[in-house]
Amino acid sequence: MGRKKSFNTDDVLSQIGQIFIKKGYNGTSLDDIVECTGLLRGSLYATFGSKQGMFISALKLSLERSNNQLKWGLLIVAMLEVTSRNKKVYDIVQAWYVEHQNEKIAEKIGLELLKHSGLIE
Amino acid sequence: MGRKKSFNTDDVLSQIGQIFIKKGYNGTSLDDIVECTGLLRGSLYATFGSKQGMFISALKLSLERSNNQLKWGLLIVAMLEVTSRNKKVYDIVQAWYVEHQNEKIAEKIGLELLKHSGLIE
DNA sequence: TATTTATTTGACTAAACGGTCAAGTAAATA
DNA sequence: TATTTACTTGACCGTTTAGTCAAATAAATA
Repeated sequence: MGRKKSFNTDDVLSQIGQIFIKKGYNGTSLDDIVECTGLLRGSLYATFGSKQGMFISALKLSLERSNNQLKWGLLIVAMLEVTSRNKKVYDIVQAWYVEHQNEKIAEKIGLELLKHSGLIE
Repeated sequence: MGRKKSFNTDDVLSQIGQIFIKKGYNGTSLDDIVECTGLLRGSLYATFGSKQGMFISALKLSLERSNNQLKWGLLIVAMLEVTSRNKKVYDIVQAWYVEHQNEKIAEKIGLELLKHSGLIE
């Protein structure tokens, strides 16, 4: 009952993830998110609660889906800007790290950051 | 001739570098820099010109000095938040990268980001 | 069809943002 | 000592920030 959502949450989270990767967590404004999703602030806050909620939802989805493009981008943004200030994000990233510790994870992270910076590829 | 600076520029840049590492580039406000250096906005702007100027000066000094603690922290902040929006910073980081390409630099960067995030050490 | 319930809309807010500048102060020169 | 020059001070500015909310709208139920 009640009105139906006019958007697909997963598609929106993909757009939100992309803008967080492009501009960083603190570098992304609500206006940026409004612009890239086409939704208005009220809908975004009704769905995700806060900017941190938007980041957490995008990060979780990218890890569940193993969407590599979003996953690596959001992980390095989280590690640099969010992890140290948000326990929930720290726990998510830590759980992921524990699960992937055995692989050459440090080198992979470094390569992703080099890509992100535009220094390689 | 004229009044002398009341502070040591290199010491101040070390303090500025530390706050940029702790809070990230976009996460660091001018008030943060005022607080951590003990200087006022006017002195900071008279010396460094802009927030970007403060970051560039701190980054350059850390690379010249090979101050590892600052160097790695500022490099990863630069790569994630600044490089893609500031040509000057991109060029500085690129010059550093070209010079260190032969070492296992990706792994080193990854380890530094893992440290920064609090996941290791 | 009337009622209920959930979503959408966008104007609004208080706080924080990067940056400016005229006035005040101190050091060096003449 | 008087003058010049550079640095310091902090109030101030317009803009942007994350977040709110009452009214409007649409879908489902009764």
